[in-house]
Amino acid sequence: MNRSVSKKEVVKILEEIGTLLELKGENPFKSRAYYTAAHNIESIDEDLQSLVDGGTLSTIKGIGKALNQKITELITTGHLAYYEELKASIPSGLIDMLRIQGLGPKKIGILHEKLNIETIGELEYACIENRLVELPGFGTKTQDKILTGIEHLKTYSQRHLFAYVIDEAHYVLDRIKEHEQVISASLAGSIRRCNEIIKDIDIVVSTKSPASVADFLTTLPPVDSIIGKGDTKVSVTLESGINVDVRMVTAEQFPSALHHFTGSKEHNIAMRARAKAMGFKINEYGLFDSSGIILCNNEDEIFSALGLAYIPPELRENLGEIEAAEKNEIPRLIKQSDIKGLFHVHTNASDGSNSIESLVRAAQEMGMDYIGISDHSETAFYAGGLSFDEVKKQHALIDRINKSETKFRILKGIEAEILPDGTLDYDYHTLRSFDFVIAAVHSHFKMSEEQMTERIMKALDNPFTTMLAHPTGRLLLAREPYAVNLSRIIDHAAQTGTIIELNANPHRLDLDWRFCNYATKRGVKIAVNPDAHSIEGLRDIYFGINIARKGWVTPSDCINCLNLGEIKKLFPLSS
DNA sequence: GCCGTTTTCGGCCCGACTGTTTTCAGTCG
Repeated sequence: MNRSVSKKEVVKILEEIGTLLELKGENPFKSRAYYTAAHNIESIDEDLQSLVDGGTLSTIKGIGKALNQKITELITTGHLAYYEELKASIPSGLIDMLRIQGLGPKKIGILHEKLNIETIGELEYACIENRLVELPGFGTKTQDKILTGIEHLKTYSQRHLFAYVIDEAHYVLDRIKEHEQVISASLAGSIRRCNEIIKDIDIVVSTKSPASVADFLTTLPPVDSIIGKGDTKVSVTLESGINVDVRMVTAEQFPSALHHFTGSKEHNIAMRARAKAMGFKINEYGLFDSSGIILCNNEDEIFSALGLAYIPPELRENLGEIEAAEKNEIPRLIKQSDIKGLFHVHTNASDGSNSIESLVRAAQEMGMDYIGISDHSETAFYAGGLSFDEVKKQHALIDRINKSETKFRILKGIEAEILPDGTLDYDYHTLRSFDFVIAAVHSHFKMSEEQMTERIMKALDNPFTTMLAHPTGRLLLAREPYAVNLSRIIDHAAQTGTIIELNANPHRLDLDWRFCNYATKRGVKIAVNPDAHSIEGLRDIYFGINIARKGWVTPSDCINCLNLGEIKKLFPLSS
């Protein structure tokens, strides 16, 4: 019985094979080959099935004979014997142990071999019984560190939403900048790249006195404990449970260190390979040729020395940015000041907490030219969805306010439910009374991928549907996306001319940035929508813009960058 | 396991920190 295997599943299985090989103590380059292949597959647009059918799988970089055969087996049969055998040969608890800080595959291997430990629980017990200290390569400190690591794992999930970390990151950064021995300092790592999920806060500092900066940092008020402290690196845990890694370098090293610690890892590997091919060497201390260091005053000059245009941090994922920079084709990414209006705003008529009037004032203060109000529709009874009469009432109110505004405009919208059969939950006459309709899935999440995809595609076929809300329904760190074939949805949206929302709520950030480029390349327009339920929520647009930038979105891809006149053409206004 | 404008074999990014050792292996980013 064959089962269709998605690209995402293939990527996950290849990554897991890489991890399992590490635990087995295999050649590390072999496991890396699996990671590389997974990453490269993730970044291609093509459908794996068609590559298998066409026999062109090996055109993907990093896929040779063996991986070609394995992926083909996985795609055609739905199973991979090699993976099943590998998985069966290693207790799953060993994989969990990799999450313990300071514990890697080698030590886990020893623990399994010598003490027969197979789960984190057994490991914790063995630590308490003091049984680790005698193992080769282990000692009291390692045992303590593992115990602390287990404790830490229990307390904190180790993953944080960008939105929950960014303010604290800036707080720590600002305190560091105030230190008199600090020349310059910047955020780095995934937080500088604006990833939606952050593991820790990376900061790079240039100073003539690393020791005094290190001492200062470890005594900062939000610091709870010190993980490590050396000449160039300090790691601490804040009271909130977030780890902060601070790297200290000289002023000359700062640009290279900033680039290096901003990553991503994949971007750095590709940059090093490029440098090497051009006869340079690049590391966190600088750019070097055979005669020594080449001084660079900033990241711009590093890229320039390697024949590249500047690459914004958000794009540094080795997903084509280096190739684009080589051809001077890095797009002019969208930014906060390009945004002229906001859609997807809830009022106190449904589940929002503010009135239309106060939301309008807040939007005006943000410099917006228009706001698209969209409360929940009738079927969303849990959220106070609007009946037809309530819709009429709201529209009368909007007309009244619009009359008194000369330069600002409220658009009449609705977040309409996509029912399980793909229809929207208002009749023709109600739907036609809106300027725009955001179609959304809020129920029956457990459908099969095929059914959910058909359901959403049918909603896109509805002539009144102007936008598709949060395409996967995911809640970051809380709820998995529902099963849906996003490529098909995007392809279909390209045909129907439907706008796709990039929901800017920091818990959603859905459309995922990894699909933005796929959508815009097909001409699908993106709406960065705050999905605000309060005045405060309007500012979530900031998180959406970050993610849009990661997804290579330019002002011309995004309808929020249209001025009021252009919006009137896009949505012929009902009044 | 992949790859090739020095290579079809021998590389594969590389440096800091820690804790174990007594010169280095494991882990991390």
